[in-house]
Amino acid sequence: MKLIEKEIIAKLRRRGYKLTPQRRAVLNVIAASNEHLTPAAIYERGQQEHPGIGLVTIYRTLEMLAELGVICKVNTEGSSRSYLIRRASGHHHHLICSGCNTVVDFTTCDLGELEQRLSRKTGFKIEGHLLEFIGYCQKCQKVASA
Amino acid sequence: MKLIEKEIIAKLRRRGYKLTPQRRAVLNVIAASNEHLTPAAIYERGQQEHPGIGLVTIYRTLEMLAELGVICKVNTEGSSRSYLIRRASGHHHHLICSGCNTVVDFTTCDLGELEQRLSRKTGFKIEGHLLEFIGYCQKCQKVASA
DNA sequence: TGCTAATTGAAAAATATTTTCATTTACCAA
DNA sequence: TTGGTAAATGAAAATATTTTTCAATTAGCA
Repeated sequence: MKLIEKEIIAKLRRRGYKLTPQRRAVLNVIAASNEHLTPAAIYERGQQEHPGIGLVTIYRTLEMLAELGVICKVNTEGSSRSYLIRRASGHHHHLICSGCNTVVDFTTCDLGELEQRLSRKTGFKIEGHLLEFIGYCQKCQKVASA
Repeated sequence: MKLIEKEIIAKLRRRGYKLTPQRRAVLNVIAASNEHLTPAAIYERGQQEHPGIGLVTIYRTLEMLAELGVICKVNTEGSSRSYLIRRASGHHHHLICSGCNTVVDFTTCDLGELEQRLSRKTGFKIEGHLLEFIGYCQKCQKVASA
């Protein structure tokens, strides 16, 4: 098992949550993916990890993991929300293609100064941010011009 | 009628859309608000502008206005999507309070350089962005510490 | 090993959104 | 100004997503 999963499991225990095979399955699915996953997608992949797992359990586990800060709830375009493992806490940076909905992550950003300025001005205690650039990926640019 | 609305109406016409009183009502409601509005909220306010307007029409009109780029679809926390008039095209900047869901807009940002760098690196043609800071507003900080 | 509270899955309920279709209406052409 | 016509509307039904309820099961401690 990877270190990240060990840490997460310790976190669950500390909060008094039980470690069920269903929760393990959800965790595995999420940790194995770099993309946003909808509850339905997690349900589907979860069947491989733990056949018979219920969609309700997926919803409940996702809510719990989000509350623990282990995963991040992303309000995406499309008919349902998505969830994503939280790798660097509090930051989410995506490039989203309007054509095919591809999501590309990037890591560099330099919002510290802006964050401080806003915090001073508004009194907000800022804990994280989401930065999304919207556009068209190379493939979709070609399709559009064809 | 304000200039902004005139422009929007001209845009509709150019695309061959008819200008119905229902569409006018939705437009008025959205243009009059600085906040994100859910379809349900727009429906409610729309009743004052055009009694009897159907929720279906709200959904259809919102979809059309978003397609025209007149309004912006925002995938918010909460059970339904929200819509917002698009004032400065392609930019959206919010401060969102995790406690009470207050949304504060801000205008300054300096992402041009990052945008160019990403565009070069990934081949994306970037058309807009969404920057959200998540935190706690002053009021909710007080409540939490009380 | 047995107890107990937490967790699960199925079904039902609640919400949100989309589709279908008959009726109405905006707007162009005459 | 007045039809004609395609687009738009509203009601109802269908679909999709999320939450709630509840009886049965189970993880983890004593």
